[in-house]
Amino acid sequence: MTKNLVIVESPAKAKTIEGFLGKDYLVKSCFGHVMDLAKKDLGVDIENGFLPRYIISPEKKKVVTELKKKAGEAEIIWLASDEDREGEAIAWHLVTALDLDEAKTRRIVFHEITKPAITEAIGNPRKIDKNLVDAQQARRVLDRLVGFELSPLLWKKIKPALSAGRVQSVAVRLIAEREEEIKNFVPVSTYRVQADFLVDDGNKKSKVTAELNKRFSDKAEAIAFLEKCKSALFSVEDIETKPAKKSPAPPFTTSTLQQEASRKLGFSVANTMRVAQQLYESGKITYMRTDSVNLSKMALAMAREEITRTFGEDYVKTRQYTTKTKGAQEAHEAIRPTYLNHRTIEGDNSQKRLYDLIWKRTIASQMSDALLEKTNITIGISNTVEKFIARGEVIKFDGFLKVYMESKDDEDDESQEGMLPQLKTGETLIAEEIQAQQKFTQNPPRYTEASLVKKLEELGIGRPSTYAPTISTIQKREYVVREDRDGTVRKYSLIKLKGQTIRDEEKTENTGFEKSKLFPTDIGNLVNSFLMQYFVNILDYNFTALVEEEFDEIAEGKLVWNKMIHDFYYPFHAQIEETLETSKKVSGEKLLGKDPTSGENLFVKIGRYGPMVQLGDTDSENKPRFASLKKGQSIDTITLDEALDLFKLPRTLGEYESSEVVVSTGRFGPYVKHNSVFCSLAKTDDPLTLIMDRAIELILEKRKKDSEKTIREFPENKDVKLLNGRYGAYISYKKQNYKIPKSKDPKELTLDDCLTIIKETEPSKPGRSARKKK
DNA sequence: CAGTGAGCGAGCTTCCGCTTGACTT
Repeated sequence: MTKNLVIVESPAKAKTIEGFLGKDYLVKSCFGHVMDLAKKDLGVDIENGFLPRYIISPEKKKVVTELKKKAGEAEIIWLASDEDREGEAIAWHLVTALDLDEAKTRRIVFHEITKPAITEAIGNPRKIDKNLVDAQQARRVLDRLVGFELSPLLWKKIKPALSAGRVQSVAVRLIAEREEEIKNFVPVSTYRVQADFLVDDGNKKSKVTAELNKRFSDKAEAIAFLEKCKSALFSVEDIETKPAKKSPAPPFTTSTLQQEASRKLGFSVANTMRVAQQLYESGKITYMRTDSVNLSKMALAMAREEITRTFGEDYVKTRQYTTKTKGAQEAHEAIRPTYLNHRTIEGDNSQKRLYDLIWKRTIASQMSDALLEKTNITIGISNTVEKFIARGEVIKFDGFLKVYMESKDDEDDESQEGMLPQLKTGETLIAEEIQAQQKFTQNPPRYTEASLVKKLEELGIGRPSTYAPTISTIQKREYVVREDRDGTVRKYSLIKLKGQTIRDEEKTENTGFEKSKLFPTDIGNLVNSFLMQYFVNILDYNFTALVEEEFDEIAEGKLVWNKMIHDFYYPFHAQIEETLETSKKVSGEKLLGKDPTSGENLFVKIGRYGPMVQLGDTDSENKPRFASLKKGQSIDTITLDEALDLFKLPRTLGEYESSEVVVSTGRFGPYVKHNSVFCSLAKTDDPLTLIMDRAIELILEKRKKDSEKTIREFPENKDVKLLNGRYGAYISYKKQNYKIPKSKDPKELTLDDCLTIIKETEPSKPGRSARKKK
């Protein structure tokens, strides 16, 4: 029996701490929240002062039972969940769930996982801060009320299984609005003039590229300028040199790690978090879900030592960074290597690369500034007031740049700063070539997963633990897709002056090419415009910030939590009721045109199963025909011809083995049907052009797959089948599936064995896409 | 992931935030 039970949130943390505390302490993990609002109905008793109905989360029952047992055996229980709103609530829930005796319970907090920090925490226990818990309850209940009242409204007004919430709906709004901006963006072109000057300092020739300090709005002006240059003299008017410095970026938080791993390594947000979790669990980095840029004293000392050893004293500059992020709770350190003297690690390629990034960023954050010298050379033109400017930048001391440089989202590839040759004021220069290039303004950039996280963080929306799940939710709901898009070819003019001749060339460039960007879908746009029309207050970019202020007041004891919820809920609920009554069901229906053969109207809209086309009016005598849009098509951009093509299905290809082969498209995409067997088409197949040979190929493939699927059939009872599934063998019986006990070898099972299993075990739950029929 | 293969129907879906496993057909 152990005297002390310490409960922390994460098992990896528990392991580390146990080492510090010695024999009298047993350290266990509760794996985050152990209680939550009941999922049935609202989980909140509105009439009764918004009393939350908490239950032990089903997946935590085992953990709770285990902890309860250990708590019963311990003299003192130390609740060491994180020091933030959620952590305080976890401690409070543990008291309830484990039925803890207050006299035996202590609440402790620490910010670093070091022996002194933990010893100090043990020496300074406190009570659970009920105000902080109330702030969490307000947060939780508000999110539940918003989510569970808005979502059903969408089911009624748009289509089933949609969702809305304080965080996800704003994320979708950002993407939908950005797309709208891009759609409305009209590029404007100007002419940028650059000159290459020849410099001859006696022993070597070099070139200086300078840009004119003015852009011309049209081609005629640009040509007129080049005409002037023909007879102009160029001379150095001014040389300005000034020192500059660059400072390193702060150590990683969850959000900045996701951004840099996306820019530098091309990782998706989810991938970054998966790999970071692996590094954390193997003790290589500190906790990966954090909003803090703080480094522990121990880490600072390790960094100083490592930098001195590797780069020398001059490269050391100890820095403490402060968090500017809205709503940061700073319960953890920044993300850093556990041991800064471990330059590399064992692991797979992703782990190595992410670790390397974290190591460099952490070390760089503790290194000296880079010292630069910036030079601007102004070159005058004898017959006009415009000037050419040449810019140079020389690194005098590299400092942190030796290790790491943060990337930007919008890399401007135009900057060509480097060393400039030695020049003297008054010196005349020869222009080798002057060119005016037509440049177009850029539309605002589409979001990547990581830049969306950055934006959400700036708005104070979402938390480190939810950025990745939020991104995946809005994609799972099909509000947003992440994909590549081809660019378009655009013409531009390039006018060159060389010697005394001006040549006007027409060139082409590729523009608008996108890689792994987020685009709104038809459904995303429809849901967003519906919510913007009726719930602009919830979609307001400041909504979270406003309620967070109130949560803070609750935490300070200045506001009662259910009063705050009361004041929010009633107007919000009235809004729901009103929208329910006044708004029509929306489908985004739009008349695309008429079918030239039948003359019937052709509509596009969002149906129960997503975007679709409809041929014929709904209330006409003949029933209208329907077809789903193909992947990648949008009701926004589909043409009449493309829409008409969709009605060319089903197509009968001919006969194979004396049965019809039909190709069509259904709920799960295009398929080939033969003898009532369905085979999905490959991504590269097009149902409109599919030929018989390929269809037969698909049918045979499917047969092969099916034969591998069946382990065994029983001629005496055709209902019972032994099949091979995703998770191994299982029994299929009358459309129900049954697990095979681990103790049994599936190949050895007899029909009787199977029937026994069927009788004795519950059928496994059907997957989420299984539907009832009839 | 596999399986599925509409078109009123019956009954389901849903939030955000804290943590990792799971033996799921």
